[in-house]
Amino acid sequence: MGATKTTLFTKEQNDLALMAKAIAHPARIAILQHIVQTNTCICGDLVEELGLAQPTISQHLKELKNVNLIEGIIEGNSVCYCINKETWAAFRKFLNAFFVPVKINKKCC
Amino acid sequence: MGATKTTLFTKEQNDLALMAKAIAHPARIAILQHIVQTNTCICGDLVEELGLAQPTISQHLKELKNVNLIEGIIEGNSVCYCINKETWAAFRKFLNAFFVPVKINKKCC
DNA sequence: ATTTATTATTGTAATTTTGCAATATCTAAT
DNA sequence: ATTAGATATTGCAAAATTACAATAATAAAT
Repeated sequence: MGATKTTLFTKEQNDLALMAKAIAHPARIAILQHIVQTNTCICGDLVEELGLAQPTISQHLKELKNVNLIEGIIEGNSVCYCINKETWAAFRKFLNAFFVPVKINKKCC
Repeated sequence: MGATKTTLFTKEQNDLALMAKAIAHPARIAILQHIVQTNTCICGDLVEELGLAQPTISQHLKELKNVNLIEGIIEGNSVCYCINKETWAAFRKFLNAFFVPVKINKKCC
């Protein structure tokens, strides 16, 4: 007990849950917004922007990398992150498909 | 340590993270899909549909109720759940707005 | 009033997540 | 080679999440 029983669900359901989990933290939302806004990528100014410690930011970046939402490129002695447009678009697509407008529904049963 | 530092972020960022967290579990994805598909609501057949114990389902339903994604109406000695269309549409809107297509971006920096 | 059926709550254990200090790694510059 | 600047990794503590057995609560039927 304590671990999600992924075997009970379809790949689609597990994947969607993982997508949601990737952005289920305000720091990761803020990081993504920052990268999107500053068209040109960033690096360590995230540590100053958000008020979190460097290892914490690094960990959140890692999680975003793990789901391929961002990519990091070494630039001198710092690292430059950018959005992976394909994954970004895929997230949009799948989440949008999930929240397809509900039709018939006259207040239950 | 262990608790999200919500005070560092804007209301929008925290709200978006909460929306994502609400669907960041395959069981809750499955529950929502089931309610949407069976236009007429459900009740305890979720326990059979998914392979989770009744208290576990009840707990997931509670979380979905907490963010107003679903509503429950007492029907005899069972409970009938349905989608809250307003919240559903709001989730769609905000997530869609977040994942707005990324423009300029020629592979980093 | 009792029984039956269904859902909610409580309590608990395992796991995961969050956050950071300390440290390691890596690159550029001296 | 050493140093300086920046990011990643490790290890740990606190908190949150997931899952369920046991139990309570609630409503219908007998």
